[in-house]
Amino acid sequence: MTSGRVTIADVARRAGVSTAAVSKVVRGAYGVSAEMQAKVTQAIDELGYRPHAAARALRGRTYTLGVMLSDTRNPFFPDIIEGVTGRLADTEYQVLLGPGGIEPKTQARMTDAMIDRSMDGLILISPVMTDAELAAIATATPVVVVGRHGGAAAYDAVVDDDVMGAGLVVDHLVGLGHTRIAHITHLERARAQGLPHTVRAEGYRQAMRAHGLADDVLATSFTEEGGFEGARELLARDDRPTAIFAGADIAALGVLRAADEAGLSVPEDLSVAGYDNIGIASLNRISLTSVDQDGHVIGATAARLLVERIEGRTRSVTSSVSPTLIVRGTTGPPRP
Amino acid sequence: MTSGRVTIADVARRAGVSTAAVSKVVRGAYGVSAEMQAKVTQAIDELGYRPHAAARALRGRTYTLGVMLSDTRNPFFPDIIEGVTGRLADTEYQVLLGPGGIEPKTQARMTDAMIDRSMDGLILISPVMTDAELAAIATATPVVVVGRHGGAAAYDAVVDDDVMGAGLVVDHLVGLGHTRIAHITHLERARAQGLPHTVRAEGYRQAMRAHGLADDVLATSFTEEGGFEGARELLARDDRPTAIFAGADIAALGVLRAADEAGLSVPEDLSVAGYDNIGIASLNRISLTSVDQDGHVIGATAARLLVERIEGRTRSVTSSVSPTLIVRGTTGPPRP
DNA sequence: AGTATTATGTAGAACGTTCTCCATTGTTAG
DNA sequence: CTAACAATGGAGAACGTTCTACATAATACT
Repeated sequence: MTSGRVTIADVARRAGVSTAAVSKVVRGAYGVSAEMQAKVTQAIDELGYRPHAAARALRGRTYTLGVMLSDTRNPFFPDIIEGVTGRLADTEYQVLLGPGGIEPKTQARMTDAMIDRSMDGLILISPVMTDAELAAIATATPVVVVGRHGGAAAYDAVVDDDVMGAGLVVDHLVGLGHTRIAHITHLERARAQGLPHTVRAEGYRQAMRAHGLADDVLATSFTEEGGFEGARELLARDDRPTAIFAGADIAALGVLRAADEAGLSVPEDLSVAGYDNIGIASLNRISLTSVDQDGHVIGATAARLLVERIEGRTRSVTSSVSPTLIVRGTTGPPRP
Repeated sequence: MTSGRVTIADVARRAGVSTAAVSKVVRGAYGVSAEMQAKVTQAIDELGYRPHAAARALRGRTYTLGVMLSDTRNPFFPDIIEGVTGRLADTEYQVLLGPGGIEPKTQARMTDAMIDRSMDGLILISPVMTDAELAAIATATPVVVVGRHGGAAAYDAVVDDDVMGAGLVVDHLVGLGHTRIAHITHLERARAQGLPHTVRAEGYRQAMRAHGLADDVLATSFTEEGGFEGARELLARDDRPTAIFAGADIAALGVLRAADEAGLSVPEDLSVAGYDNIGIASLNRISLTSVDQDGHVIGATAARLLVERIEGRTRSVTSSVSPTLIVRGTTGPPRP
């Protein structure tokens, strides 16, 4: 009474049954008569009982799924999260997000913390860690990795088909008549493999080769500033590219600024394309051609796979989501 | 061994002491010799022991703080979250975010879930619920409310001084020579009181009155579409305003689109100002004059207040953060 | 009618911590 | 030299669930 918390024992007393019986009803377990069901449900309603997650955790499930966010600022996380929560809305599961930061160390600390809080499963979004670390986490709890290609032995994965996405952009630009198409990518981090930027760059190279064109990749970073610096360097060249494909929209915004400052009009003097189709890409003042990943589908798929795994699937699954190209105002035919 | 989890008993066995002693060392409690300290610490390191949060929760603290997000899509949450996590980085506390959604019902479900998971305290960001509901939550666990003015009996509050912020905008516009300044606000929700948009609108009215000007408030919603619709209506009038102050940047973006579509140049034909200073406001193609809230400070303050309360403060505190005006390219003198 | 089977309810032992007593030392005061 | 006290370590009872075993009651099968 002092603690204020209603426990299963209170319910049992009220209904005149054992705590074990109440537990059965709460869990919807086998071996409960209709009468028992009614009595207990009534007592639960009257007292406003809610199971104590920590106590549950000590025995079995905690009905909590964790989503580790590698960068809270990434503008297309909200879609993924909405996809995850939407999919789980009718279930008993609750979703909690863990801000993991950009550093491998803080991400590791966060995943540890989530495991320590005995979450039933984890969705890791673009985690920056070695395959060994990932595998270690996957032995401790069910895991679905989002946005990382390759090695999915112990865990499931949901990836955007970044090779295809990059190909869509290149095909589109070539179709418009461009031949000098540069790509801005993110500086490789030593520890992580199969991250989207690598795969996008590779997809770009493949597509250029397929069209018999020379590739031109510049590595800066996926920030506004990174896009700006990269574009400035590219635009200073003698035979400057007529189109720049940035591996992320945020970098494409920097490219647009560089074009504006150089007095180049878009898309007449320079076509620009991005990747991710973040919300602002559709603003009329930006109107950025971009590759859309459908975060909803990605999030919903990740949630589905995770629940499947929690409920017993052992075979590992990788789901690839096809992106689409959204053509807007920043791409057009090159000046003749 | 089968579960893989290292428990306090394993550590105790390894160090040749009791579990109670290990617990003392882990918690840094009183009554531990230097020798004991060393033995146990070594055993912990060797075994890689980490305390099990759920088990802790059953007795005392869980060292978890929850942040309920009312809208994941709100672009200035990342700053607040960074402020919170930054402040807590050197402590034992972990931060988990709960996507509460926009609906009062889902928000209530999320806060309940956080309480059930026995978090040590909660930060609620712009919660949409009645004062009674808030008070109920505050009796169950320490609470800090962010972005809601008024009634802070049982909990602490961190607010942006929205009256001041609105005043800054009006003063700036009047200083440029504007007299017909309209304000776009969010449609009032019945259940919640003291939400920022209400206070901003009130601050706008006060400031206009102080300058001897007639106010002109239009209520749509804080979305791009809401800003667009509102501006279209305002711009269709005979004596259309020369400046529009939107209560949120996201709505200001819609205002810009309406201006573009109406063939009005900004700021010559129409000045536009927003509120929140979201990241894209600084993009050269947007360059939106806006009020900056310094989410870092807000988040850090909220974290500090929450920890203080958890550690014993009972007197309730409200902290008001002063905003600053960031003047950019969307505001200028009206055409004579 | 007697036995096998199924359905329903309960006891009680975990789960991994924390924390309040106690018990044992060693130290200081008188 | 004894009494009082501080310092240290340990026993064991919580905390609120789940779940295995078991007891009982009801039903089905010879």
